[in-house]
Amino acid sequence: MQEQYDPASVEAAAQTYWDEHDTFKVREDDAREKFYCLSMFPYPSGRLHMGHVRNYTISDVIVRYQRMTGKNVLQPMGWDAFGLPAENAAMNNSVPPATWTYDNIDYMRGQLKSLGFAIDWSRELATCKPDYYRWNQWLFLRLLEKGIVYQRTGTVNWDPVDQTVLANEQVIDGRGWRTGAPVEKREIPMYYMAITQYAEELLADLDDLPGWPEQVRTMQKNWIGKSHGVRVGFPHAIDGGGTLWVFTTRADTLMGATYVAVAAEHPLAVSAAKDNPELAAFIEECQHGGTSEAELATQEKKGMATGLTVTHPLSGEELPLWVANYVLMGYGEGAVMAVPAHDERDFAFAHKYGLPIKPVVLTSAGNATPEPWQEAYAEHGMCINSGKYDGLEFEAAVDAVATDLATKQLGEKKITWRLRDWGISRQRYWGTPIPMVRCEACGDVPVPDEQLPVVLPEECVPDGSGNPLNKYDAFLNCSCPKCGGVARRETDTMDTFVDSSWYFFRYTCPDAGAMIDARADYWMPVDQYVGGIEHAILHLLYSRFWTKVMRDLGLTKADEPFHNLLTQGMVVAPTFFRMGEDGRKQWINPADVQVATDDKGRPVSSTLKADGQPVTIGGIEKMSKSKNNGVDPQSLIEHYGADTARVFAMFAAPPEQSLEWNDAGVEGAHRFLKRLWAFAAESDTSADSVLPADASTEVRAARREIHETLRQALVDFGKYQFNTVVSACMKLLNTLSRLGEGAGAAQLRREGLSILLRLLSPVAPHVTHHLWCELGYGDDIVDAAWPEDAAGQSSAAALRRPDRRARLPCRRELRAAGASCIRQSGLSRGGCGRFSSPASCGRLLPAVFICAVRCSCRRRWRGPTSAARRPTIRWCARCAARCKPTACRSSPTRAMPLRYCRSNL
RNA sequence: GCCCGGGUGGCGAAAUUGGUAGACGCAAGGGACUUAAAAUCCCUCGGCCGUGAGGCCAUGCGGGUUCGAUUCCCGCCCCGGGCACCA
Repeated sequence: MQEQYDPASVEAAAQTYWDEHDTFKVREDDAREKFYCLSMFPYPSGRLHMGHVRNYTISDVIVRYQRMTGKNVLQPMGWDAFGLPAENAAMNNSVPPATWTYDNIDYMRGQLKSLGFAIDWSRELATCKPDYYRWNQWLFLRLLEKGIVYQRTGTVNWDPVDQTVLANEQVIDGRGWRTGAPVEKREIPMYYMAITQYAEELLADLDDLPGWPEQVRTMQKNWIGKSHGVRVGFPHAIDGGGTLWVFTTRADTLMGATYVAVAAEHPLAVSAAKDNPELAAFIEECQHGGTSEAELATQEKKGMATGLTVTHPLSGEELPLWVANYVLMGYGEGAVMAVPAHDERDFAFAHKYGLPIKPVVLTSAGNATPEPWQEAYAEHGMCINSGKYDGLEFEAAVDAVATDLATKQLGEKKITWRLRDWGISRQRYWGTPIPMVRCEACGDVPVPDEQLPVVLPEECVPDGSGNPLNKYDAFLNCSCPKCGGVARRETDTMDTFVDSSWYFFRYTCPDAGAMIDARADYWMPVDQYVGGIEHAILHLLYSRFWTKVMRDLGLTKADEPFHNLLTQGMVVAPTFFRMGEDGRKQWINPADVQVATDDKGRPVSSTLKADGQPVTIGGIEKMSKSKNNGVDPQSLIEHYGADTARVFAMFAAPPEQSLEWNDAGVEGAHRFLKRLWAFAAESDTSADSVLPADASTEVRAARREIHETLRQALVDFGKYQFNTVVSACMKLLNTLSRLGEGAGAAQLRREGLSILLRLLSPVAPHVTHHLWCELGYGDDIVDAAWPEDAAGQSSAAALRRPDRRARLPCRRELRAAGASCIRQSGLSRGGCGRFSSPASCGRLLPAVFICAVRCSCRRRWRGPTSAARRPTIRWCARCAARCKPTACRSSPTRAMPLRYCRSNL
């Protein structure tokens, strides 16, 4: 065996071996448990970045771990190949987006292969290929038939100079990124997917996803945003009369309403502006600026009176009608009722424009007028100053108001959703063509199935002034499928989220003649999905929706696409800059900077390597092109090898946490692999791994240590906490290296190394593959049996926690022990005190535990007031929902008073 | 603005999520080997006080619950992710 660790040759040999043996090619096999591990597929942006390396290493470790536990494991890879960056690159380099994209895919595929991921490359797909996107088109047509796809107008950002639609990303401070022109809102016809038809199910099924992080489920819940409220009609005489509808979740405050506000696009606003130039100007002003929610929510709240009034449906009062920029046409009815006494925004708006503020109509905050504003005014309470509703609590009040409105035909209870239908039309070239044809005679006509796919020409080069398809006659001109007359193709393409909403289905049967076939039933749902937290809402929600749609079309049996979800943190790096002459920061790559440290290693100054002059140290930020702080993995892989890159990526931080890139740490990971190599090279391959009967005390102690470390590593593997797994491997090597030459040492080294290699193999597959064969442990470590600790525990068993209850003494034991402290305080049946009920806990503990104590939120008293009685535990309402049951523990510590210390009992 | 996270030594982090804070690694300092350097190996390494044994202070800040809080509760501050056309 070579004495020096040479990653390049070891890795090339291992990868060749895997290729030649088709090690990672998989097929459906009913005899074995399947495991489908999926990483979010990359956008082919040019080169891999550290985020990719981390993402794919995490899933690869999971893949190899699951495989060693005997499962039939699938890990595919593909390319999210449509999108805006290709068009931008095309504009800069005058290259068609297709050329740029395919070149990037080729380069990045090579990079992925050099990292040794256990990918079944025979399933590779790219969403920009017609044999993939034809099924986007096919499903679009099915949904059109079902009415889930429909057409209506939507608002977009319009650059008046370039005469083009801008993405939100292309709007900077309300201006177009290329032209600098103030952006305008524009209404254009678009296709929508009625995701709201699935809102109820998308919400309810979140509870069936225990393998998802709680935070992601919460975010989706809030995004879907189910709210119960009341639709209220305000009759008016405008334009010959009618009813203005608003939606409110606070119908209990209806009697406190003092004005009504509508969005600038609302028909009543438009109508009121007809002979009111000032109002027309205001509505025009509201058309400026971008469409993003963040921008709308942070802009100054402005409004203008229409001079018109509407009638309060219950009191008959005339209320002024206002136009306000904070009312959004897309939500609810595009109109709101305002209750300044009980809504902070209404309160501020009323103040600003001198609108009337009625006295409070709820008891939530005693005061008669809400001056100054306090948060308590927004809370629920009992109705006052509300005529017949006085004395009613929230729910009763809403019911009573809704009933009264219903009898007047001016309202009813209603559920609304924050979730909006998904607009999928994009006025862009590099995407899936929407399979529609516009005929003068027949209108918009769907392309018949047999004419699919509508192929996107790949030779266009966008120039920034709109979709080049509009100038491309070969694509545009066609005949109407209905009447055969002259027609024009739809040039809008689909949102790229459509592509990524079902690619995981296609991986299971990439060559299917239909959208998917029976193989999908074997593999789906995905057992483990791994990807960035930034996709927590949109991509994951659209994929869930799409899966349910496919299920309802009879294409799949899966209700949900992803069983378990791991959201990985971002990769961040320090930033360095100099102020340029134009006052802009010029970002300098960390690789070009020399950082000086003080005697404790703290950074004190930094200089540019090229000229030795100082540069300013910026913050630690997400690796990005704009801050020029990206670390290219390529040089790292070339210098240290893929295994080092993988070990460091796993060791530096737990998968879900953000990771700061630091080259010094890489050195440490590499050193570990070198030490492993050196240790293995010296080891005695003739020894067996069974400890002899006369093994020395030192060897026995080391063995215990090794198996304790192993047990912890098995637990951590089960939790996908790979940083501590690597740490355990380092500990194992430390223990083995320090082992002397006592009886049994050679045998323990043999055993320990076999454990270490197998534990490490998912993280560093190449070097462990080599050593495993070289040292004669077996043929192929990827299918080696997963190690078990001395007690014969597999990882699943190790995950089970010991029952703490068993360790606590019962009353009889306490009495038998006769500890004085127990006698002094007396004993009483009860819970251990904090949050567990006596029934579920049932432990017997010193009385001091169940004395009445104040809830930690200090709101109410909780717990029994007498230690002698069986306690009835009551919590304050706020805590009851939040507090999880906890058990008290006894453990001998020096600081613990005697009466709590088990060793004194 | 709204929703969701995070904050522990000089640095990345660990703590079996209520029971000895800082495992493992990096950086730094000291030493061994070497003509020298690199590599490798050994020792020290949160702060303050103390010769020492040891003591005190420390998990963003301020409170609270508890015998005991990095962990639970309340209120701040700061950082990050998402906000529907970046992917």
